[in-house]
Amino acid sequence: MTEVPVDEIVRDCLAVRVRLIGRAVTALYDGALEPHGLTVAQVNLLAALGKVGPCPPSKLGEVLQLERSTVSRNLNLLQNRGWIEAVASDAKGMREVALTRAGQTKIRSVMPEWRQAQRQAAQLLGAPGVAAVQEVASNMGYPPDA
Amino acid sequence: MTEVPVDEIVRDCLAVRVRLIGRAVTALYDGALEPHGLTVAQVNLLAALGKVGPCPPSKLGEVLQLERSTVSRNLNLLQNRGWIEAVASDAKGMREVALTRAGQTKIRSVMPEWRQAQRQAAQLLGAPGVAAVQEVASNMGYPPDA
DNA sequence: ACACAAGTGTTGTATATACATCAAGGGGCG
DNA sequence: CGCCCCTTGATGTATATACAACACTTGTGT
Repeated sequence: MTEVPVDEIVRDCLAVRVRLIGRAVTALYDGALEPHGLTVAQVNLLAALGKVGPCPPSKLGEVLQLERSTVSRNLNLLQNRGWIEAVASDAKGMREVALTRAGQTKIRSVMPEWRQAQRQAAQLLGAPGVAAVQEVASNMGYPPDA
Repeated sequence: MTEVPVDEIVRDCLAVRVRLIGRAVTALYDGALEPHGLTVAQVNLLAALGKVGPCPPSKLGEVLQLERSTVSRNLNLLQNRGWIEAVASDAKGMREVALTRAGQTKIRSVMPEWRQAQRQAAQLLGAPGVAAVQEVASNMGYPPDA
């Protein structure tokens, strides 16, 4: 085999590795959160909303660096399940969203499983990996103020 | 605000950070590869296939740690575009796949853009980040022999 | 040979995500 | 006031991904 370009990609590609690690970490959290009927993407959207307080969807996209359309669809899921509500809207949709009482309670209820997944993820990444992840994310502006 | 559980998640969550970094890195490669009509997921599937040689789809799932169904659908895309072919199949589908001539040529053609994205990703991650990514992936068994 | 278990590919369904497009709103300017 | 542009939310389309269910293959044991 040993076709040169293919070897270079397999040997060095950062994307395949970052994506592999992302899938594994996501699976850790999603597995732990599964009894709650929430995914880690959903928990983080709820947490961002809880942190910044009632705001337009665009603000959440800014904070999490997600596309408008992604935020729109993920918010719909959470709204359908009653974890968030539109506190202002018009013909074109939600203008401002907020956690519901149920949503706040829900986040509190998932914390034990979230912490368990967080510990497993830290173990998977190792201390240098955890430090690097925090550092790179911080350089990318997450969290917003850090 | 400062609802305690929400603060803990925003402050510490490894998942939101790993996923954020994954989206950014993926966007770097996908943007660079876009003129070729390939995504980084597709390039890495082609590269894995080129590396291991003709093999059943399950082998690719093992190497890339992807679910069977994910491999199945991604292979279909590549087959429709002529980059891979089924060299053995039965009533239930592809039993063995291989790069086509066109697929081999294609991979060679994307290398300049792949290298450009690789440099940008290395810059985004920083030297410690790159080292951590390589180390963690290696501990997870990627690449298969390393 | 036969029956059953294990493995594998596909397909249905669901979420996460992005880009392009459309429609509605809001501001500024003549 | 009326018009244009920019922002923004939604929706169509596409890829990436996983889990569950189904179907076929294969291997194993008796």
